[in-house]
Amino acid sequence: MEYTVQHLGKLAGISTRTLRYYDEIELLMPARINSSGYRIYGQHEVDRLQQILFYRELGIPLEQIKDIMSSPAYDGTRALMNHREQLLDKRRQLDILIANVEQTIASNEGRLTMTNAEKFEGFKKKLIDDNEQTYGKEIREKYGDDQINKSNQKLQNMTQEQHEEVTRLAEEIAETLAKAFKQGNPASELAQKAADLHKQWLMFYWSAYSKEAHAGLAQMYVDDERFKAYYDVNQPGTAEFLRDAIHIYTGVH
Amino acid sequence: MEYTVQHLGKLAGISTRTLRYYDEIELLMPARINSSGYRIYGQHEVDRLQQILFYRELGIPLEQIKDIMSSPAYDGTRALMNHREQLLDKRRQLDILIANVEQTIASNEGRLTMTNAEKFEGFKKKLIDDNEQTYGKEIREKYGDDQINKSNQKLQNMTQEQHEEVTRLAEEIAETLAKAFKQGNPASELAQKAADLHKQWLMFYWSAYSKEAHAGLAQMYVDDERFKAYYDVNQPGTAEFLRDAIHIYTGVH
DNA sequence: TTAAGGGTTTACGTAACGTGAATGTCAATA
DNA sequence: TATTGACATTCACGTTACGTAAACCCTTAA
Repeated sequence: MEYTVQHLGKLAGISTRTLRYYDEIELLMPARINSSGYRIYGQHEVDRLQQILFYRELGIPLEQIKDIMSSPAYDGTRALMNHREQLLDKRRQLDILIANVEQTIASNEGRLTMTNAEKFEGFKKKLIDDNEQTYGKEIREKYGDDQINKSNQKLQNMTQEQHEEVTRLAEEIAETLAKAFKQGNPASELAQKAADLHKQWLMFYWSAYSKEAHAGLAQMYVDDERFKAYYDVNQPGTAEFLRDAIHIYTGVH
Repeated sequence: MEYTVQHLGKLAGISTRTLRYYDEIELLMPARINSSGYRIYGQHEVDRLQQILFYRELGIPLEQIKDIMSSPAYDGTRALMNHREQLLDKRRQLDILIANVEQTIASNEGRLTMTNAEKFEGFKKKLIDDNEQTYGKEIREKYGDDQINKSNQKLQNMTQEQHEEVTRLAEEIAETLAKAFKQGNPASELAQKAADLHKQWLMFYWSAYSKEAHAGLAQMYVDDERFKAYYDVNQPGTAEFLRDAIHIYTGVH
């Protein structure tokens, strides 16, 4: 596949100016220039652009992105796992901000009072993050693994194997569910397998299992925005689909 | 309370330069200038700054923020509810990006293949959002209420009263929990009241109640990042505190 | 009185493009 | 064949939201 500026721009959702600018600063150069002087991009450039946009999304300056990606130590997959961590951080920060907004609304309505410090809660966190991003770059490059470990330690009131198992289960659920969803039938064998895996996953958290509670939780997945967003990420409607599958699985409606 | 540039900057996590700039563009002017020419900010300015930062977080240009806030139709609380919606949008978009990163990692490992279009999934959404933000501003100003309604319709497989009740309960839980947390004792009357409210809240989602399931869910609140983030927003440790309170309440450990 | 640590204005620098202007190329059509 | 419209190109200046430095003033503790 070969792309002109316009094609690649459309594909990635950016302007042609941006592509020319990235060429100018030597962040992303076309694979070749054709006889009329047009920029022609290939598969390699498409992949590189994706990575660049990931970094950009994190607010990293283009100059730094260039450094990072041209470093001999650059490891695409590890970098992506780093992205993932940082995106999760961002989401946590967003959650704080959302809570702050909600508190502010409540405070406006006189239902509670906030101190001035509390009013800026979510914003400051971001400051700290940004600082860390600016100054702690090399540190993170080096100790990235440690950080991931630290983050996962939250779950270490489980044993190591339990944690591995529960993570694996969660992945398997997601996979199975996605396949089943494409078939479209919550009563299908695959969908019922997903429901069963979900039960197994639950058993790590619940000391006792009841069909009613399981079915109720499935309904909650649809009603509660936090869950719905999580399950609907890839295909909207997945939360409902999982609920239906579980309702069939448990026989409770 | 009166603040100099430095004080307010520290409070809000922004630079003094930023405050002077906001004064220059007449976005946020000090309450008064003292005899030495210093900028002095008061409570009103603190609140206004908070609102400005909310908007800024959404990527709205300062010039537009000025317009919005100086509009005679400007309603602080309604604006905040709009913020909230947009932050939730942002979080959904983040979730898509995170899913994209995870897919890309999987694709790198050869576990699945992605089309070039899929590689830019999360980014494009943002483009659309940004467009909407730029061009759909007045529309949103006018139809903001509708939008909020639409979002709430997700929950309308409940009846109207049920929905009101469940929302009220969730708020009461948050309030009670916050107070109880400050006292520090999960066995206290207040903490037990929070646990009881939580049970009532659950009953809207579960068709059957069991102490074990309730206690298990409480543990999940600690183990699952999504929940932990939600409950720990105001004070870290709240998720654990709620778990302990529910464990005492149910008598299950 | 002197130094430290605040405050002030003025003014130029920067990042990541947006937005023309002037011009060349290509495919389809009058 | 000539023209038109939608592409492409290279300058080059404009913009936003500040950072940063220079030159200077005010207050307080040593």
